[in-house]
Amino acid sequence: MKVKEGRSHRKSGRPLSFDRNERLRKAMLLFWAHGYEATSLSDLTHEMAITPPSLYHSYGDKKSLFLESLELYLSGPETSDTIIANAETAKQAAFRLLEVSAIYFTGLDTPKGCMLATSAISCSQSQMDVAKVLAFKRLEIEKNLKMKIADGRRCGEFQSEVDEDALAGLIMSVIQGLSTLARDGAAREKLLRIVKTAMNAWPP
Amino acid sequence: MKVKEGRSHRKSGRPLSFDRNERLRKAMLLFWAHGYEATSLSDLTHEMAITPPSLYHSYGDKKSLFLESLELYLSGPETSDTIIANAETAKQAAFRLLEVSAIYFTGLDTPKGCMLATSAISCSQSQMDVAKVLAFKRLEIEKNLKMKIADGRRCGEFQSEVDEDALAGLIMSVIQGLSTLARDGAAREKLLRIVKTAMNAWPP
DNA sequence: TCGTTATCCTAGTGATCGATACAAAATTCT
DNA sequence: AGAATTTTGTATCGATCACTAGGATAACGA
Repeated sequence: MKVKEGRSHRKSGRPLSFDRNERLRKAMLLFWAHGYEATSLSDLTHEMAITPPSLYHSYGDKKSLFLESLELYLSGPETSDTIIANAETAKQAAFRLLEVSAIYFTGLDTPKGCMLATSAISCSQSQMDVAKVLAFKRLEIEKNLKMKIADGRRCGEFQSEVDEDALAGLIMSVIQGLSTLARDGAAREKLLRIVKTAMNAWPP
Repeated sequence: MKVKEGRSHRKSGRPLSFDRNERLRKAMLLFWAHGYEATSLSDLTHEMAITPPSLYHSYGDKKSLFLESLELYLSGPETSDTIIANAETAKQAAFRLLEVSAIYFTGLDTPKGCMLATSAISCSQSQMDVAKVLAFKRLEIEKNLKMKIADGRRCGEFQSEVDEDALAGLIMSVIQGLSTLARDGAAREKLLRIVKTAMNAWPP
């Protein structure tokens, strides 16, 4: 049985002259730095060192290239899903999410901040569908964290009553906020101190 | 002695056919909803119901119209400066900042979220100067809050040692995060519960 | 070697971007 | 009234936007 690899059937014909994944990463870095709408095709083709027809043939249009870049970003060094799933307690899940965010948002050879938070937080009416995709991804993370907190509550993780909704929302808020602070130039060390301070809000 | 009123010297000539401040507010609402770059001149002239030459004559170019809209936004129902200055304690200042944000970001007849946080968080290289203005305004608020915390520490507001930098950064992070949650559809009541939860991180 | 298939680059498409030249219209000053 | 001043709408500017038609080029299988 043949298995499709990406978009290319690769039965015969002229082979791709570039590494598709490597150039996708370059696109991701541009979208990460400047957002969806502010990154032009001319920016992309210049940075990826391919011509517009090659880009369209290999990745589809600008929107699908962005969405694929987003998947690459979200697969990151660690996904939020695995962080939450592997954590022993809800508190550990929250702490790890914050910690990994603080580190991921202040990488030395990547743009500052969070691509999921910044790349289409405001956009024109015509591109609202892209913004909705990002919003959905954010809400999914929040939902997962909320369920982890509910699990923890059932397992006796908390001494007192807990507002799962507000607690998950707070962690998400801090994550989004860390992204902006990172954009504004805050150092990784500062973000990690903020994370530590934020965890003081966690109920006993 | 004559005093200039805005941009118009009003000595003679044809008078303005529209209310400059009222139309400025319409521009602000557009920038608030869609951000600086994603709001086009055609969007602006259509919503403000004036022609491009009138816009340029009354407000200057797009950038200066945005900056004036931003000032109108920041003057809001209450400025962060007055909130911080009028608070009796640093803790009250932080709580009020969060509370006012939660309410301001979920207005019924305004766009969701924070214009300062969303209108140019990611932009093209050519418009980076506008993004810098917003970053500067955000950092100013953080600086003011940090000084308020330092004042509180000197006045014996805290029982233990306090990381002013991290504490001010945390409050700012939550504010920026609330903006994104509001954009994603969170209700005001939820944001207020998040605020309450966040304040649990405040040191005794 | 030759046909098939796939990718390559050149050179554009129409649409929209922010911004303006120009002169008619509307007001005040003399 | 007539000159001076300011705002008006029409009609457009060059630049850039996302995108693509069309043919040359380079690999494959037979």
